[in-house]
Amino acid sequence: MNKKRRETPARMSDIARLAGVSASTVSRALAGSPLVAAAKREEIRRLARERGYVINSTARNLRLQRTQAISVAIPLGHETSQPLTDPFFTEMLGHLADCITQRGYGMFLQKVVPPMDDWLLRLIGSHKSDGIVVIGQSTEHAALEEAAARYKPLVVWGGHLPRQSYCTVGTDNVAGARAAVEHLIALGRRRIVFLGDPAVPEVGLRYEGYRLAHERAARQGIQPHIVPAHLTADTAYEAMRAFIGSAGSFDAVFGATDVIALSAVRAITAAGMSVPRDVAVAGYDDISFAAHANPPLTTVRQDLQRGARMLIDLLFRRMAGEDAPSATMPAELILRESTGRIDVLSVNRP
Amino acid sequence: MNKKRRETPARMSDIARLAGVSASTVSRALAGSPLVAAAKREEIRRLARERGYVINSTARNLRLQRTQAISVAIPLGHETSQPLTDPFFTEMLGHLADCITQRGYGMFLQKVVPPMDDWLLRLIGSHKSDGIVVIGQSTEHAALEEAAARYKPLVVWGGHLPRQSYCTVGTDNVAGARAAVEHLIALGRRRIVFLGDPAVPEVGLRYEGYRLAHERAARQGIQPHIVPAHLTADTAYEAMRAFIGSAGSFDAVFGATDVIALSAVRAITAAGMSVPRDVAVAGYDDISFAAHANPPLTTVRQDLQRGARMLIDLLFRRMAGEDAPSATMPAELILRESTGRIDVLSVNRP
DNA sequence: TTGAAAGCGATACCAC
DNA sequence: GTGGTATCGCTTTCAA
Repeated sequence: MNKKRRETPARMSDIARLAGVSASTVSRALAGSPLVAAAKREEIRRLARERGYVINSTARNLRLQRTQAISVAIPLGHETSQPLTDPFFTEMLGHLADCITQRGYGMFLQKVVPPMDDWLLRLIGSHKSDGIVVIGQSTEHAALEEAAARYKPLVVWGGHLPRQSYCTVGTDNVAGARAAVEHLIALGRRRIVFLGDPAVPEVGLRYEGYRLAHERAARQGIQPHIVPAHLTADTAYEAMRAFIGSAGSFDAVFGATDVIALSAVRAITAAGMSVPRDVAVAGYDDISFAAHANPPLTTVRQDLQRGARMLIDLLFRRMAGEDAPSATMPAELILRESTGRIDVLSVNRP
Repeated sequence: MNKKRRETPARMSDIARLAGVSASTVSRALAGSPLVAAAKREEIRRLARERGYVINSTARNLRLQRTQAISVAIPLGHETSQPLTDPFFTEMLGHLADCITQRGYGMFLQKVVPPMDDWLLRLIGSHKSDGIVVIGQSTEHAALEEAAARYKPLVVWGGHLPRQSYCTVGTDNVAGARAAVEHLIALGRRRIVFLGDPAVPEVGLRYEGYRLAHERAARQGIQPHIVPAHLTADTAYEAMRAFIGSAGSFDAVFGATDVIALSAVRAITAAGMSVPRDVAVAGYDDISFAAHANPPLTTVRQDLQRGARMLIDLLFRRMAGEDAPSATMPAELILRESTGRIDVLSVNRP
């Protein structure tokens, strides 16, 4: 059997030979160029389709100096554990995948774990993608600043910091957190623990909102109290557990994220206290699980679908050369039972 | 000011010029080749680092004929709606990202929506990645068969069908579903609705398990009954609602996935019935939300972390030329309150 | 040990 | 309209 097996052609020149034309013509035909005669164009396309030929995107990308792909990077500098299972990230990822796919681009997912030296500059320099979305500033504010100075097509989901030069999309963390904490105070809570790590920019802004709410309520003798906690469920649970064991009294917890707040609920319940009766708990994000938790979690809602759309919209404008600015979306306080029944609330108010 | 601004060098030849050597030498130095003198090697590397030079991966990939990337494709042929928010997918994605990153590969995410002509052959032909993971067979069994005949580095999360030639990883859908349904029968349920679309291979296998359980119980006068439902929460809710409105009696629902089962719970509750008192509900997947739903959902657990590890392990073996076989993992029935309280269960049993 | 040159597979300019 | 050729930026053989 030396009859050659019909392989799928690997190169454009193979198709060219089969069609009796040059590679240039095949390239033009496949690109739909009006330069090549209509009849010949259709024949070449048919041939390519029949033989299962597909343009090699690596070669094409090299030649065209673009990749039709967006990198989505998730820095996990703050995390002690590795796995990418945080529902906030996975939900955001889903929405981003939708937006990016819709524009005909590919999505290149990049988990960034310590040691994180130069990851962003390397990602940029590698030319793997035409633009970069970073989800969460994590510990990487400095790296983002440095990169943004020279690389435009970069957008970040996260907090908008003063004098920051990179482009962010996010909710109004200060206002959102403040509304949540003011709600707790209005409910009569007097010792509200902030659970989270303010070194992460978004969390820092939420802490600022927490602080502002306390400042306004200072005359009522309410003092802020922070319990440091990382962003993973396990570490947050542990931090809360340790705090319960060692500390004085408290009657409310504001978790920097829903994952943290829900971990706090677990720790509080495990210690024999009741949420919301003994301790009211509120979070931030409104991950889809928050509404179905037990008890349902009061939280500050971020519209991730809208956020993803904005990120990608700004990114494409930046890729087109425009100097698209940061955007802040309103945050919405969602009242649920973890801070007390809503109908009871009005009764309790002075 | 005609003093040239020090730009980050774009090409290897720039570094070569700066170092006073040829590009070949730079390439070798950066690759850590022992061929280049140690001192010179270090100097070149230092220079590259200082100037922020990064190897252009597109060019490198073209030359080396590999991409250091894995494509993860999610076919959504069965879905009526678009967004990639299904928790099963996003959880799986997170685990895959972990495994792929760990091996030093990039992850290329590909959502596949109708019309889906030739998507897999095109993905393969484009040479975007060195291997492909497909999550869920959806409607694409034929496409997978066709592709697998010529392309080895392909693995699929899904059901293992008879005489199938592509490599799958998944749980034992028949046994898992059967265990769940037998549990419902043992609880005394006599009219158990199967909610799902058996045209999707995994769902078909689960239906087979459902059918087998019924076959064994046929003498008790228990008849199977299927209600077609797509995989999204909204369509499943609607299907269940319509069925409740139009149909005769039923006292249990087996949902083909947790998303479907939880939608059924919503529809049943909205119709004024109680879960599990009036209707017992079980699902499949054990998505992380299942344990926290109200009531907590009895379901068949798939260990996605282990599944992702297996997928990637098999994929890399196939990329290395090995003909790695399919793998089936055991499924585990998790009893929770949506089928009745477990302590009550033993009491109720004959 | 180093450099010159070929080649990965496509696109686009420039002739014809 | 079509084909030849240079080029994108890198790696690797071959020769020195």
